Amino acid sequence: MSTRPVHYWLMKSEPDEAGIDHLARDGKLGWFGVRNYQARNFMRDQMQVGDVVLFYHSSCPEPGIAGIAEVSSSAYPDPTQFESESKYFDPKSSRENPRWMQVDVKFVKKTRLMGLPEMRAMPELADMQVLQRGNRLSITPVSRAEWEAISKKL
DNA sequence: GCCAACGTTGGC
DNA sequence: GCCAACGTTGGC
Repeated sequence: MSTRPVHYWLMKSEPDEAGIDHLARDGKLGWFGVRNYQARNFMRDQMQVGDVVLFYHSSCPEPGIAGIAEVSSSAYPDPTQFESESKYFDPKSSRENPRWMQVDVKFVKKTRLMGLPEMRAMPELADMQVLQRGNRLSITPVSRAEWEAISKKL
């Protein structure tokens, strides 16, 4: 039995950019492009290798949970912040003092799509952060109870 | 395409 | 440090 605490996360990705099928094909994905301090801090300060990730499709016809992934690296500087031709370029960041971090995530499995309306209808998820009004964070913590309620139905 | 909600920026 | 203006997210 592991003594390492495992955290659960929900991470949003646009399926046009990187959906669960991309991850299934490649096995692994660098989670670059996060440009929000709260989301960065979650990756930098709280994520650990082995943490469980609910892979969520956003900005698409059917938003919802589409699969499971696992954190496979600790946080390291996101290289796209230094690439002047990248849309994620940040002129205020430097290699000496990088502003943005990423983690790597590996494929665990594809699930049926648990859509947003279904999630909203589950009483166990009433307090889930991603479902709160006005939420825009691309990375949010998921409680163990929320994880259990969701995984039971996937 | 609309728009609510939120984060960031920059003038003062 | 305040806050208006602006940009972005993301569901619909």
